[in-house]
This record gives sequence, structure tokens and C-alpha cells, in this order.
Amino acid sequence: MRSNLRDKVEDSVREALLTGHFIPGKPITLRGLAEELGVSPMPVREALRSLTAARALELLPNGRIRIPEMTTARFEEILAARLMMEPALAEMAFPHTHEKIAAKLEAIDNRIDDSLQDGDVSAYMRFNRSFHFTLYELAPSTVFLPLVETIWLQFAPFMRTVYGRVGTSFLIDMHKEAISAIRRRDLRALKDAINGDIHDGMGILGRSVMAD
Amino acid sequence: MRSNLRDKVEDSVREALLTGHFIPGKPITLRGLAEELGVSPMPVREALRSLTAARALELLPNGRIRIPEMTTARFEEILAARLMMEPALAEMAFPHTHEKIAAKLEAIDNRIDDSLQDGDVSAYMRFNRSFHFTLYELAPSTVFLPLVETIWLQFAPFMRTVYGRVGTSFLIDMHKEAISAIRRRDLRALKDAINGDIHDGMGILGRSVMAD
DNA sequence: ATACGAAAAATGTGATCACATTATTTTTGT
DNA sequence: ACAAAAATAATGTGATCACATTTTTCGTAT
Repeated sequence: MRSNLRDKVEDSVREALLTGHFIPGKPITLRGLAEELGVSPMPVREALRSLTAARALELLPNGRIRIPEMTTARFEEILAARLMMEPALAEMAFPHTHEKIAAKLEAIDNRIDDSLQDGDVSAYMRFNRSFHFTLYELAPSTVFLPLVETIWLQFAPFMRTVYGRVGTSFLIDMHKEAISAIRRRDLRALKDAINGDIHDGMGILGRSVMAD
Repeated sequence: MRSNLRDKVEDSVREALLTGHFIPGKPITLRGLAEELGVSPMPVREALRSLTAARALELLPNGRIRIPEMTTARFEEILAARLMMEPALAEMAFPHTHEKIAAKLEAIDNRIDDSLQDGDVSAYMRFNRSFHFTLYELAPSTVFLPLVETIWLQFAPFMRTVYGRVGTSFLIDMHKEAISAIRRRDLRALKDAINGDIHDGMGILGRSVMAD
């Protein structure tokens, strides 16, 4: 088995981005991250290069790397991209869903509810991502799936600040509707649920913070 | 002004990919490319890492890097992604078009015709890309535009082999319809032209080769 | 001739170093 | 006390080296 430090570093930065442990605008340094992870700057360089290409990180004119800041225009584009691609991905996944998957999604959704009750934002973000990608990864997709992963890396750090601002008590999602749609073999309802989840869960919340 | 070798290497590999100078399946070596470009392996490493993240290159389990091979499923996904995103990008660009842009596109389109007449596939691919992105880059987009660039990097090497197989004489595009739509200020017609260009120009041609 | 195995070459990875540029801190002058 | 300037520290970039793994080449046996 072939493994390398670069992928380990990339995975851990990915995870940190997706659970909101990096703050938008905050610069990241090679040596700093390297020391933090106990590796040389070399694998960090490659991992950050990769994430920069995925637009999860931003390369400033002076060569510094940071988490990009969110703008209203970018947020609207991300929203539009999600609304285009994720229902399509759900549709590709649909033929591969069955009761066992529905049960798995239900278990994840329960942990989401727990996280919200506890006010544990990181856990919420991790399980929410898990919910969506457990579904999406059923799709035999080598194009859309990576694109959607890229998108999530772009908005996750911002959503963390949103949740921090408005709290976790007002979070709405349409996960239960999605699970029900899978069980009823209702593709239309599944796509609507995903669409609604993005529109109501992310869109409204994000815009409310953006308005400041 | 801050410049670095890495970006120069990346740009030249990008250009080579987009004009079909790399053959799908062909492996790329760090030291080989480095020597070819007259630099050390270091900036090549970073450039290839970046392009791998963009799915323009593929990292094999043994660590080797190559241009991905096309499959029917991947082709269909790429087509679907293009049909989703490019008309949307054209719509975002539309308010920023005017006669001067139309004239510029017309000039590019004339060079496309010349290239086809000469049977110069590389020139054709370069100008075709130039046509599309001259339009798309008018859109104030920081999300869709990079996604579409990623897509083009993924199908360009394959299209080169398609053109090599079926020749350049049967190429159809809807560029003139797009230019006319811009001049008539007809958004609907512009989106239809882009849609048709992708569907007829790439879709039919690609599928015919894929069918082998 | 062909298949197998050993030797040789080539490859990606990670570490370290040197260097120019940029950021930060300290010193100095008024 | 505050601003300007000098010194110091930190950063990304590119090169080179060592190394394990993989690929290729070449010799040998059947």
C-alpha cells in the first residue's frame, strides 16, 4: 500500500475547512502548519497547492495563502452552483438508494439533531456533510462529485461564521423529507428536498448575515 | 512584480492540454517535463499537483501522473456539466456584451474558419477556446468560471483525438448564431446558441468516436 | 525462442538549504 | 509621544540530495 504525507496533510486541512476550524481571511503559513502537524514544509506545500487549485484556499499576490473571504456575489454564485449540481447528483444517486441507505441517512440525521441540541457546530457541520455526501457518493460520478466537493470547500468556512453569528437553534433542513422520498421511491420529492435544503438552509441563513 | 516558475510551468502545461498536445493515457514525468522546460523538478511538481487537483491530470495508485483516459460515462457527465454551466455563464456575461465584443468574437471566429480550412487542429482548438472564454470572461464570476475552466481541461485532450479521428471538415459550431444574438440583444438566442454549440459540436462528434 | 529473475535505471516523495521578498519589531530622531 | 528608518524575523520559492519503490533492461535457464 502506497501512502504519503501529502495526502494526510491535505485530508486534515480539508476536514478542518469543512468543519469550520479555519477562519475566513486568516492566513496560513507553510512552516506553521508543518510544525503543527509534525511534518516538514514539503508535504504541506503540495497539499496547500492542491487546495488552492480547488479554490478552497486563496493565493495572494505576495504569495501568502489564506482562507478566502466571502462576498455577496460569490455567495450567490455558490448557491446557484449548488442548486444546479446537487439535485442532479441526487438524481444520479437515486437508483442506487434503498432502505439500508435510508436507515443510514436517518442515523446521521439523528446525530445532526443531537449536535444542534448540544450547540456543537463542528459536529453539526461534519454530520451535515456526511448526510449529503453519503447520498451523493452513491452516484457513479467522476465529474459532478469532485465539482461539488470543491464547492463545499469554498462555503464551509463561511458557514461556520454564520452559525457562530445566528446560533444553531434556527437551523432548518429538509433531511427528513429526503429520507422519506427515498423510502417512497419518489425522485421528484428527493430532488425537491435537496433543493429546499440548500435554498432554505443555506440561502436564507447566509443572506441574513451577508446583509450586514 | 512577483512572478514564479511554477505558474509559468502550469500555464504552459495548461496550454498544451487545451490545444491537444498531450495524449490521453500518456504518462508525464517530473524530471522529463522539467528538463523539457529547462527548470528543476520543483516548480513542475507544484504545477502538476495543481492540475491534478483540477482533474486535468490523474494520479495513479503508484504515484505516476498521466492524462486521464476518456470513458463514455465521463464524457456524458462532462457534456451535462457543460450544458448546465456554460449557458448560465453566457447569461451572466450577456449584460457586458456590446458591438465591440461581437466584432472581437467575429474576428476569432474567422480565424477558426481559417484553421479548419488549413486542417490545423491545434489552432482550431486554441481559437475555439478563445471564442468561448472571451465571452465567458465578461461574466463577473469567481465560481462558475473556474469550474468551467476545469471542465475544459478535462475534455480537451480527448477532443484532440476525436478531431484526429474524424477530421476537421465535419466540425459544426453555432458561433455565428451567438454573435448574431449578441448584436440583436437576444439573450434567449445566445443561450440557445451556446447550448447548441455544445450539444451539436461536441456531443454528437464525441459520441460517434466513443461508440467504437 | 520464451519465460523467468536479477541488475540497472528511473520515478515520486520528503527533507534541507540558500535566497529574495515581505512582514514585524526595534531603534532612533525630533 | 510619535513617526520614520533601520534591523531583525518570517515567509514562499527553487534547487539539490537521499531514499524507497517501481519500471525497464538485460542476462540466463529451460
